[in-house]
Amino acid sequence: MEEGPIRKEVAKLAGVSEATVSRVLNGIGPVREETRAKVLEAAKALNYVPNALAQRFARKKSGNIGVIIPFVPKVHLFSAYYFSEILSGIGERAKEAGYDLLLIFLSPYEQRNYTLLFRTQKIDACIMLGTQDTEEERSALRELEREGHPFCLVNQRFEGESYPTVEADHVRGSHAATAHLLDIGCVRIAFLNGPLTYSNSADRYEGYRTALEERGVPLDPSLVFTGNYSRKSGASLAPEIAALIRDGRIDGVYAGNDRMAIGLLQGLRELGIEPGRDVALVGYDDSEGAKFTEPQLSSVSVPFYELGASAVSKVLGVEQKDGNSGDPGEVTGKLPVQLVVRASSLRFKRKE
Amino acid sequence: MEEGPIRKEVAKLAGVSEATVSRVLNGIGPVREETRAKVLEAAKALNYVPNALAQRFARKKSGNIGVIIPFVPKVHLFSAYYFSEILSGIGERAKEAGYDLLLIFLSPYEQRNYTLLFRTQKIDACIMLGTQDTEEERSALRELEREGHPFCLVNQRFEGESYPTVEADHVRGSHAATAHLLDIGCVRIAFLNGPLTYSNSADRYEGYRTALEERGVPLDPSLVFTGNYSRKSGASLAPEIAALIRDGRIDGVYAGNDRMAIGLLQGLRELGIEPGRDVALVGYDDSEGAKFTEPQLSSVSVPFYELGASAVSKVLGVEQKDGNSGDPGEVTGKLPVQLVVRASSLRFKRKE
DNA sequence: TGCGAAAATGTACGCGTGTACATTACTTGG
DNA sequence: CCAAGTAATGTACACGCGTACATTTTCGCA
Repeated sequence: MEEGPIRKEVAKLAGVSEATVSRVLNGIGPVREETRAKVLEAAKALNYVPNALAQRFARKKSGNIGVIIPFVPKVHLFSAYYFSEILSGIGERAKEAGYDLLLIFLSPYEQRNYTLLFRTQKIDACIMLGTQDTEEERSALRELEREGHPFCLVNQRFEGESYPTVEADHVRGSHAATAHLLDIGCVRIAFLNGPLTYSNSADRYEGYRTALEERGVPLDPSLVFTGNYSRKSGASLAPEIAALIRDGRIDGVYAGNDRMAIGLLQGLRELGIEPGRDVALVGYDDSEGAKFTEPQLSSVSVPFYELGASAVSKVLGVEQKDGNSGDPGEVTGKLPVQLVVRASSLRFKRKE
Repeated sequence: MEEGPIRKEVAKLAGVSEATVSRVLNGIGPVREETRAKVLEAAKALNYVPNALAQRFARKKSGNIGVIIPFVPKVHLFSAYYFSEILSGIGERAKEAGYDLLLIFLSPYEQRNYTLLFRTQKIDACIMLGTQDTEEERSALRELEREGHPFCLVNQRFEGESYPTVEADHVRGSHAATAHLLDIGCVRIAFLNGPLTYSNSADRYEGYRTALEERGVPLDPSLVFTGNYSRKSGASLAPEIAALIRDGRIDGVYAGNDRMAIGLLQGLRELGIEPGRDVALVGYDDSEGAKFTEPQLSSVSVPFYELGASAVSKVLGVEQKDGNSGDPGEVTGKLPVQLVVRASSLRFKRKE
């Protein structure tokens, strides 16, 4: 609890002024080598470390990057895997850049007020995870943009706006998943999508649509289902989808994430339908759980870690440019995703 | 980017001194109701928010709780589920207490220096996740304790020390898992434990041991295996354990966490052994993945969220007491765990 | 009405750092 | 050897808030 030494004491011991100590420690301005050595020696002798609170106050920079964690009812986190990976990526890159990470959990009752975080100087930049396209969110983001605060969305776009965003190429991933099902011989493919408040979902639909279109397969709207990305929502559709399979109306299912796919997979098996044999199934995210199921789940691997890291780069880059307004929607390209084929979509292998 | 109004401006508008503004906003000291109203009105009119950086500097409190995230090679996080749940609990409780969360990722190369975080005033308290009992860790913690900084370990004890810790009752959980296997008719139970650098592992061994002892079942050391809590380490033991099963030398397996259990479950199935029928299997943690497997995995549910929340309470409680030395090893009791029986350990159901 | 105590408010300064500006020491070229 | 220019260092203050202490106001009661 005892306070450590302060700059003044270092200055006294080194026989220089406080300003010189500051210059040495911050590597600013011309300093004679001899002086520098004296100061460093004194600092070391006293075991001096600058007070971050005072530094931040004087610099008017918190040195923090805020990470906004969405609130999801009933669940503590929307997806542990997704979340953990992204967060790790953010943490790694932030650390490299000398920033600390401030975690901000949204609450259901209190309204979003991101600008407050900036105005109180708690954060210098922020990264939003798992946002959804709602009016409240849009207005909160608009305010952020208007006040010129650096922020970055992860895996979410707002149509009509050009907020800084890092994304993976879900259109392509979705296309790959669907094309894969077609490749192995599926003819009629159901699609279990997530809520359209996520731009991800729209992207997935787009990939699904174009893949079918390219092969001349008509898109049957009655084969497109909507869940909420939970395992339960996948499981609850099992009876309906099982019926379609039994009627020969579908032979493949592509689900927008692994959890729904897993729920569906389990539901189907309970109903006597064996994914991988009776129907081909592909999920999305390539989460840890995809390897837990029987059969293991084909999925699309998303570089969540890299998404997090890129978000930091982006948000800090934007910050450096400061008050510029250049090319906000800069298309640095979406990160590539990778289809991973496993047993849940092997059986239909087309005779080649 | 533009700076907001400061206290001085509020004071001027309200026609009072800055000190009065401060008192009103902090609810300190006697203030006439009329004055309070004037100040609040002025603050609202100017849309004033106090600068957190300045507040923290003046108060000499960062208002942050540090959360130490261990470094695990190859994996970005040791266990997404475990981690996410605990973190949510920490976040929730910290928010209630008016603290922010500072995430601190440990690096492999740089040595642990927790005290630095306190000395630079970046955090007021800290919570350690996933620590292991190593000499480096011990010495880092000793230093923290010596300097009197408030900290709390989650799910890890250091034998011989009495650091503040929140734990779940893994001895009992492990006992329950083992007893359950005995209850359903298993006679010889293998135990797949994790590394003993985690006190968790020792606890689990203890529960396993006592459960056997109580039933008069001799503990066969050759049936105790050690993995590293990864799925792979479970899977790689499958051949050996499969042989034991085939030889009738074991009829039940209790694994120290779900991931190992799942790896083992999958490995056994590949070898033609059906958990739940040919052998009873129980995991630990009751992670999301326990419901993904076929058969679903019996497991022991741990209140990770509550562990996180308790850690915050504890660490802030300790902080309030400040320089006291009272009862550091206070036994507030370990949080209860709950056996969840699923298909992987049903078949042996004892005739009752 | 006056007086003491309590309530209410104001004054003044510290917190530890960054940094603009002033000052001093040194270098270099004539 | 001196002047000018640059390198090196020192001085002084701001940053926005909390708060000890001083001061003024209010109130109760004699």
